Amino acid sequence: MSYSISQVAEMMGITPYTLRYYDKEGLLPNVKRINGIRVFEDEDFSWLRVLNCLKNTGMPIKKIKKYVDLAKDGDATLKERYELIREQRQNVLDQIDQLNYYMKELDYKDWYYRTAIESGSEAAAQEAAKHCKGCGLELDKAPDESEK
Amino acid sequence: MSYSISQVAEMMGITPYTLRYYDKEGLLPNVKRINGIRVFEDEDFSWLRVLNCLKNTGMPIKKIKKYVDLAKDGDATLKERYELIREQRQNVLDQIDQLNYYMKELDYKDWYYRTAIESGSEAAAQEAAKHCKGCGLELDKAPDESEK
DNA sequence: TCTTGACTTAGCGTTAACTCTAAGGTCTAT
DNA sequence: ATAGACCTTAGAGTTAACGCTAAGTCAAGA
Repeated sequence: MSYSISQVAEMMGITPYTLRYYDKEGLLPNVKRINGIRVFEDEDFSWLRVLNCLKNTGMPIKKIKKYVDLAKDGDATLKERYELIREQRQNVLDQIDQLNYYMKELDYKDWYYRTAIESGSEAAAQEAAKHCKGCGLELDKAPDESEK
Repeated sequence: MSYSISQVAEMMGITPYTLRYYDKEGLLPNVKRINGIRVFEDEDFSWLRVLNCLKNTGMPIKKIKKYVDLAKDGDATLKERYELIREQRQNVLDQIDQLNYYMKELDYKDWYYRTAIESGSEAAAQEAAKHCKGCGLELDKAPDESEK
């Protein structure tokens, strides 16, 4: 099967503008054209899935482009591509750690507001927080968010 | 103890510019001034920690500002604030789900490149992927990323 | 044939979140 | 009392990632 840009956009939950933007930035190699019009084939979707993965895990467009360029150079760049993927993998692990850390804070806030609403005032929740050692959050440091 | 804007910036791993920007946007209520100069007290840090949490879990500045404004109105807004926190909590859970989903893709790529590098070519890894059912990834759909 | 609708490119506009510059005030030590 | 290292504001500039408009092309149907 083959698909138009709008169909692909719809399937991926983005706009055709965005897809054209990705194309302009060189993120869509190997997309065929008929009469100048982009025609997406099934093979393109496996790359679109990877693109989506990298994008949604926070990799900037320019770095994805770099990955595309490496892939174009074939087997000679296997190690470089591997390291790029490893780096992103670690990145995602760090992000998950960070989010789990912040979940504790949000869970505390959840408890805090439930307590406050129950007793009708925030002051009461603050009082409860002081006396209840178990309810709160321990303040270990946040996972390092110094990624460039 | 009290701290200058640069000290606080350093402690939070951001620039003084950013802190002033947050202040201008109304995200730093109750920060005292001496001779027009911001002076951060220990009490300010508990809010800075919450600010950091909301920001680093992806809440836009304007929504954080809304939260600040609600807090200013006291007990009358407890329920609204609770719901805002609940929403963000759910948001973070969704983000974690998404990241775990994409981890599977990255793990597959990791395996793929290791295989390719071992055997010296990408073609070999593609071949291995076809024959090895267990190594790959099952393509269930990604967790819904349609958050506005 | 002529309209409809989906596609094309070029390029300007938008938004969020900073980031920096310019011009100036204040405190401390020499 | 002057240099240096802080701080202040207003406001302009930057970056990423789009979003949109204008003007034009092309294929199919009434």
